[in-house]
Amino acid sequence: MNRYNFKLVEAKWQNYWEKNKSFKVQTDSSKKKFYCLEMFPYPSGKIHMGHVRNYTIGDVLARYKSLKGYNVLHPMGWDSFGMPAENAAKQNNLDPKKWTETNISNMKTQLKKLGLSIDWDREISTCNKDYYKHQQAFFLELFEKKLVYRKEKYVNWDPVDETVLANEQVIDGKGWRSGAIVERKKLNQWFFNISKFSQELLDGLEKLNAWPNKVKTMQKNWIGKSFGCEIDFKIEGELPVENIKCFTTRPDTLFGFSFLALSADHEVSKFFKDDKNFLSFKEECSKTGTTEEAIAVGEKIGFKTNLVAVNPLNPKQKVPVYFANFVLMDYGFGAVFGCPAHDQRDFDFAKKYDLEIKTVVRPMDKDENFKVINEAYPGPGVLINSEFLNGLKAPENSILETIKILEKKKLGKKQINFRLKDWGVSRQRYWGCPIPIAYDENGIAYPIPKSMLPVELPENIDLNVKGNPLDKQNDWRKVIIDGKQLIRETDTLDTFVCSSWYYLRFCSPKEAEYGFKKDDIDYWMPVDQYIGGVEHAILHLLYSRFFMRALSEKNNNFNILEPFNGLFTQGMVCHETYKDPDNNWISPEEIENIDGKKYLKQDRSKLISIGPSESMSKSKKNTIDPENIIANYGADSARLFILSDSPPEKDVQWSEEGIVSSFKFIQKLWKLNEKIINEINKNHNKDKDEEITKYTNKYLKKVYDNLESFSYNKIIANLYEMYSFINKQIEKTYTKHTLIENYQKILITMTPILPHFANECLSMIKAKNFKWPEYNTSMLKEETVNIVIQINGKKRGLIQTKPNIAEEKLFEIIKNDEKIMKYFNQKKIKKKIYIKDKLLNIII
RNA sequence: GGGCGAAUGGCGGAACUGGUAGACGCGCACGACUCAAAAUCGUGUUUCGCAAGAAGUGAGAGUUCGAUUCUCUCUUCGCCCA
Repeated sequence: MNRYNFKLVEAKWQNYWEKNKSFKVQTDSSKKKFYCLEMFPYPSGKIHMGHVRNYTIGDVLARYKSLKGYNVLHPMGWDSFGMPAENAAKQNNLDPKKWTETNISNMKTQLKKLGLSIDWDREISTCNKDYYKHQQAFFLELFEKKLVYRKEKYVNWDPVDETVLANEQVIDGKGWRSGAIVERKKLNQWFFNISKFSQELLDGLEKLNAWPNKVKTMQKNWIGKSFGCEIDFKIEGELPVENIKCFTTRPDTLFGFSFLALSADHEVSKFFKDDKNFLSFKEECSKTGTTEEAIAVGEKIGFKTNLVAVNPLNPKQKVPVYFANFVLMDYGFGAVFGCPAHDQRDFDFAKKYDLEIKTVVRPMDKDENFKVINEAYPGPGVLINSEFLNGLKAPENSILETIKILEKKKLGKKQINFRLKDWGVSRQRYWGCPIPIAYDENGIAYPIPKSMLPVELPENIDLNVKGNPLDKQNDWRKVIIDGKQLIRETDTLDTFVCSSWYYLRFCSPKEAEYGFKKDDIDYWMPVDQYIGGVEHAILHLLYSRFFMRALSEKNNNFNILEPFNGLFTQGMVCHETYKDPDNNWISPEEIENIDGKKYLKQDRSKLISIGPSESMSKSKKNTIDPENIIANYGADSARLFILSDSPPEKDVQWSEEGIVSSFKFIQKLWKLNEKIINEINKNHNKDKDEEITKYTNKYLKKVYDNLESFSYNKIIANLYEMYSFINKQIEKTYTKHTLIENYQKILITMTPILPHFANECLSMIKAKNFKWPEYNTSMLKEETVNIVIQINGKKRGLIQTKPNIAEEKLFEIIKNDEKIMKYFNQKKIKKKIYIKDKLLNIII
């Protein structure tokens, strides 16, 4: 008996697929299509287990759909612009382009070893000018549609990386990559007008039935639609300020008004631009950072003006106007009215500056004497101390009622506010897509004519400079357009722009004139199944959804609003963490098992302590290199194990035992294969034909159901069960034909998971041009059923009978069953519940 | 602080719309083969109990003939947002 040689077999099939271009597809409207897409990787240099999991899940689906007769588009590419290349290039004095290309080539080799059914002819890389040329054209298209604009804005500035950070790149007030304390800085930036589509992006979620609710909720929260009121406060004082507009979601608490707070950037601040105290206050504010989190956590500070604001519902009440660090110019109108009793930030502020705290909402279970003392009460209740608003239920009735009153008096109006802000796409970095814009001496922006695209990134330049290296490229910066000497924009585009449309490019990867061809898009889009990590649940997916809308706007040729019809978010790959006695992280490769305990390989006197299983990360040294795994156990073993232990949407724990047992299982399947081939060559009679055919049918149904519901872990369980059944039954007698037919069907179901192994076995039984085996419903009927007998809801017996037995008849059988009868104890039967073919519950 | 989700043997996890809890795998134990070991194969494995039996799906209640599944309260953990 030969051991299964995965190295030979896997190489054989990978060569075969490559030579025959087995996965090459073309637009063909006569065939039904399936677009299966996994999030494309950043070319860091090596694939990691997360990639193995992501692409295995996608490959199972792609291969399955293909067997089902679909024309399957399953492409792969590279998200190849971005900071790591620039940083690596700086450190090692390399060219980012070369670094990236080497990485891509390495990772491509690794991915091919996984046996993925990818159409490599469609490979794209976002840092190629063939790709970013079209992106620049899109930028100009959006520019024409007025969906791109430039404005000066405060940004999160990372002083170490010398770059602008998005809010989500600021963690605890520090840069996500550098860890430097983030500063505020005013810069001219390009923005995509995503907020124009806030409502549409929100409404669109409703129709995405094949998206996880979790992701939809996250997007909904991110868009953050809030309903409230715009109030125009009358201002009195010595400055020429008559009114200040505020947005609030709680106009009903207006009687609790005790101060008006403005952002330090509010236009009123212009009257204080020579006030030293104000300027030092403003400086303090800039240290707080712009994230909502920093503001919530940080100390609330204010600067009192000599203005007072009039309460629109109670003109006798006049309250001081402050500048405050917790008010952002981005939100509402950069002004909020303070109601300390019912908002914690306002409460903190009022305490600090000794302002009135007037309770205007009482909780349901408290009376009218309820008073806010130690902390704000933001919860629901009933309005009190609010004159004509008293007794209204807050917030349901009171908000609408207050808005009505304000509108009637022309003091305010109903308003909807979104949290979603426009997408700042400028990055002060070299390794990105150049923004196709140039400026004249007055700073007026001119689009680069389409005929002059692409604006190519200059190569072989000095990266070891502070700030953006492109700023130093004087020759490159100069450009003449229509005879005019202009200077190029040196910022590059956020890499999220590259990934916002790559799925379109896969449909027409070679198209030169435009980013894609209409025929291709009409056929392939939308993506039927998108698969990737949940970490992209908000930004990447929201930006892609925006990009589709932006391209579709004012475009008769193109009208796809939702790029991803189905979304699946897979869980992470985890591994136990190890530490030596000195508390250093130890990698799994440095460990040896002795008598069930783990020791350091190099020094066996050192016992290793085992920590919890956590997401694989270099810092905790709990990573496993897929390349080693494939070399030692084969791609099929890796695929089998990564699918077997957990449902794909949950985290999976990688373990040595796990991969070994997957490897062993493939060896067992190989032995079974040899046995079956032996049996096929014998002449048998048909004693057990029906049995094996029925079994196969049941198995096919299970696998089908599990494939359709992404329960890939259960398919592996089905496989194990199948193995033990067939292995036990194989020496019984079947006709040759029946055995081959059933075995072939079983092997086909294995091809999505174990493509090399299963195709090898199929070729050994000379199977050709096979399709996904459908099960036969009529063969699923059972000859006998087990009926549970319960007494008072407790299981007391199990009776095997023919299906469809009448209750009376079943009861006759029970009467002869002593084991069950002893529970009756002469008691009278009160009630019987009979569920056909399943259960009889007797109540006594 | 808010939102979403989860909790089942020693471990990862099954259980279709409420109907035999623990499929399948890992681990462990015992056995076979072997001079021995590895590999392989077989048997067993929720807990307590010799057994009959009883208890049992994070805790507590509720609905039901019957709850891992539905409802409420709580605890813990995870993710996201603040």
